[in-house]
Amino acid sequence: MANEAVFKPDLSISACGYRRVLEIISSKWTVLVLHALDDGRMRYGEIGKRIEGISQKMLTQTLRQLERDGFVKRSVLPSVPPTVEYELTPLAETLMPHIRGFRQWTNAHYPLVEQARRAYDHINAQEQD
Amino acid sequence: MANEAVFKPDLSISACGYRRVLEIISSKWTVLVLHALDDGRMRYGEIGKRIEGISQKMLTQTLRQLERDGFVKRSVLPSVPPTVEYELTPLAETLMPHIRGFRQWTNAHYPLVEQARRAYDHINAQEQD
DNA sequence: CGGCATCCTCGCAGATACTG
DNA sequence: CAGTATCTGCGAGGATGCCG
Repeated sequence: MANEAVFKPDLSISACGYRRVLEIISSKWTVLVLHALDDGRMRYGEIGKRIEGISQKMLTQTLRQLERDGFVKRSVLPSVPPTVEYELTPLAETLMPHIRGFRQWTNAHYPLVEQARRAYDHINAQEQD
Repeated sequence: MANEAVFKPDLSISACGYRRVLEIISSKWTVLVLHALDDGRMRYGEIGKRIEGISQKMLTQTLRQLERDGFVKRSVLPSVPPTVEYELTPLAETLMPHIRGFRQWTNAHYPLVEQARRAYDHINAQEQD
């Protein structure tokens, strides 16, 4: 073990917290749920309808994780049948500008990504011969 | 207008390109590789050293994907032993401000996330009784 | 309605070994 | 040095069924 001393693995990259936060947004559904809730407090079912293809399990799981990490507040209204509403916390609001910015970047630049991909695949296909 | 209906999975969320881009950054290693290359053009091994815990396989795979999507440029210098250098493309440079901003957010707010998590776990543990 | 429990599977990712 | 190739596991995530 220990061949570490000489080469620093760049602490700023391997840094603890950052990796953890990356894991949070890496969950594939988290960012989509955040976007949904960005439109305001809403019910469980409403979130599900807004995110095409998400299963109940993943929606619940994602919401739990977001709640645990302090991004989402869950409110149960004592009614029958039960009404459960979710909303972003102030902490999440501080993150949302970055999330929104990311989506704006996508809208502006995604065509270039597709283009690059086609070019890459094209070249790669030729090498196949 | 076409106030369409039953299926309204919120086009802005289910929208095509955005999901694809989310998948890109969801790969867990991609963002870390982008950060590494943000320090400038560097060799394969250098990137690996900067990202603690990444395997050769995943590093190669991540770099290939980034190259395919137009975020990274790969240059092979005709030397023995082979020298391969990677660098961010102009397209990636337009994305980096968002990536950096995200890391800054983490530095500023991660303690709150940890705090929320502890609070959540604490309450949850009590309910266990 | 808004979950949780269970089962199952498919593919990501790690470990290891080999190569130009 | 900068990769490929192969095997394997394990866990994310889908499907289904039940409950307050």
